[in-house]
Amino acid sequence: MANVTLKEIAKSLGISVTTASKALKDYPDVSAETKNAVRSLAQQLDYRPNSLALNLRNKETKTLGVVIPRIDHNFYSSVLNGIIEEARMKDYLTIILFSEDLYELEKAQIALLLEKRVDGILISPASENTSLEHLQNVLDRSIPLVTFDKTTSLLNCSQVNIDDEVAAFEGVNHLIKTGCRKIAHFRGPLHPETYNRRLQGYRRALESQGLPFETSLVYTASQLSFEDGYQLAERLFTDHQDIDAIFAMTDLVALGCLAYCKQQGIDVPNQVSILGFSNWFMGGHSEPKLSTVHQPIRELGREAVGLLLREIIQRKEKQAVAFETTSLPTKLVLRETTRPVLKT
Amino acid sequence: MANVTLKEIAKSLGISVTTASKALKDYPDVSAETKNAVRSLAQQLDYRPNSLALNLRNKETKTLGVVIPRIDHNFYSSVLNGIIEEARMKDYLTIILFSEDLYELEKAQIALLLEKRVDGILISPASENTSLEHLQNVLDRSIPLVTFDKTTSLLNCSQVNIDDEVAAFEGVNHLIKTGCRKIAHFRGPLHPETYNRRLQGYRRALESQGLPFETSLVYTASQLSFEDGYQLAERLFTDHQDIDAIFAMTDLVALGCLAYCKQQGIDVPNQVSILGFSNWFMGGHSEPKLSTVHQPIRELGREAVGLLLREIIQRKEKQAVAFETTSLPTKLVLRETTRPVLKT
DNA sequence: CCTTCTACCGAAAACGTTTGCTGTTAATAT
DNA sequence: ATATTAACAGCAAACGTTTTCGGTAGAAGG
Repeated sequence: MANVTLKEIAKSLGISVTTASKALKDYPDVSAETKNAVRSLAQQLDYRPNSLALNLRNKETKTLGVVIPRIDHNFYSSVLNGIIEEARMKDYLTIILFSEDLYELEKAQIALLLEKRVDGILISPASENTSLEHLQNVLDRSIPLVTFDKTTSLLNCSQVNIDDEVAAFEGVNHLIKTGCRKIAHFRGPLHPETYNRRLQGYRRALESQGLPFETSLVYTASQLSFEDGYQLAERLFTDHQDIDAIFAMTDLVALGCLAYCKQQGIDVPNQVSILGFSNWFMGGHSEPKLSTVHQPIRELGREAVGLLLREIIQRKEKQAVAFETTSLPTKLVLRETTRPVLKT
Repeated sequence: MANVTLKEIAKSLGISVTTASKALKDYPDVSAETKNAVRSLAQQLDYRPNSLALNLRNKETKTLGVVIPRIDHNFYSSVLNGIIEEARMKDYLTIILFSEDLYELEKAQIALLLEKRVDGILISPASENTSLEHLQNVLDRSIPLVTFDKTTSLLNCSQVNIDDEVAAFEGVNHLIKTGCRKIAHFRGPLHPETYNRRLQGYRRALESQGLPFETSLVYTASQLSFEDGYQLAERLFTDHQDIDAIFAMTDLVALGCLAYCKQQGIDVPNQVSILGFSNWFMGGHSEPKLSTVHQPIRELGREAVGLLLREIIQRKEKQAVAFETTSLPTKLVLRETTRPVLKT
């Protein structure tokens, strides 16, 4: 009933714990006879090595810690999906904690993970991080850490993110090729570098086609919500009547824009094109269907686990650890809120 | 740099490990002087007791296991939110695993959690469960287990779910009070009892108002997807032209119905009322806005953790364990896809 | 001066493994 | 007959704690 231990097996077979252990691990210095006896009894009693004892001895827990701002957001639940599955496949379990984008909370969660002796940590750092000291501390203690999503160049560790700049560049470039000339950008909050990289892509696309980059066309969707999109669209159209495209930082924001346009009788995509970001499944169900930039979110999670595990193994085997920064490619998903490319 | 142990503290102070331990735990039989010395050194070196060692000694991991079918679904990410937060507040960490609604996988994940010696398990059992043996096994081993969401009466353990029958009853009852007479029901898959309970509520509401319950008005949305809603609506309107309300099992399905109606020029809510279930945030952004039944999903998670922890404590203190089944109340959220109640 | 306290400290066992080392026995080689 | 080897088995230490039980010193009491 209770959990079987080696000691019990050994006693009931009249041998020592050592021998029982060796039998199970197929050591050469135990007779075939004894091995069989131990093994069959172990199987019969459904013996499982006590992982607590193993943890202590091996100084490893086969557990990964994950810190994300929140979970009730498609992006994070998808990335978590990838993380948990990949870790599981590689024989690791995953402990999830939320930072709520708060520095102090993130710090506390990290401390908790360290205390639990996780073998490594995956983190999408809080937007509100006033300092990176707590993460640097993890690095200093030689605990494997990899950042994803909101990565930062200030930390010397492996990172994985979406190729934001190229993604934004390609998206905006496409809008231009469909004839759009005055393209607004609804960006995300200022802190995470992600949004700045996308802004760069937007800007570079504009300038590469000889269009002016105007800060007055850049709006900030601070919550990245549907309402943000709706309200920003409202402001945009009072500020600039002649706008002909909106590049929104997230599909939800884009759907908010679309709702506003429909409500105002603005023709999408003929008067205004709308391009989202993420390829959230609901974008495929709007009317008209949303064009967007597909992000391989789940792969992002998988890749992050891959890099983390690589580092864990390198450290375990005392090899040199090599940090790596991976950028995952995106893909344009053209549906109905953008126009066809113009013939030249 | 590396992790400080009691042994190191003891050695550098020239005392025994025992004394160091006692000093930190404020035992009466160690002098104030020694206590201070140990404490200040511990603080200075940022000593944290090795939780691996504690786990082994105390035979507890302060970790909970959670098994859900998947995470890329609003319901599960919300419930996870509640679970993780509540557990964290009570000083427990959480390991998440997916069953993908597959019996074999669920069984394997449970085995993994047991091997990791989690202190208790929370599970929303797979729809496809051909047997409950693996869960019964957990119970037999006296490991605290509580089921939520897709609970079953076949297991003698604490359970927490939504008060489905009452919720459905109230929803349908409301539709009737607004004048609807021919109400279709788009139910979920057959297995989980949840959907059967809702069907019961639907039926009871009908009959309590003297309306016939017709199986031809009950359709199954097997994927609970937007497309399901759209296609089922299509089938429904070819089968029954005179339908005047749809009670859908999930907001996403309801939004699919709504999309079909809009596309066909069917007036919602005047010709057909639509009532969803869950109160997913996107329901507030449709046009017209979706009426729905609000489920306290996050509280569901919190409550489940509460029951589990209670059982863990009871067992630890060798008290009698009392199982409990909690049903959380729902609330009608009336927006624009249902009509006002008729005056009598 | 001997006993009895009190105040403090530490040895050891325990949790369940793994593994290097030390035996022991019997068979083989010298 | 003695030395060497092989084949097997188990001791003990280690991982880092906690806690029970003794033990020692000095002080107080007789």
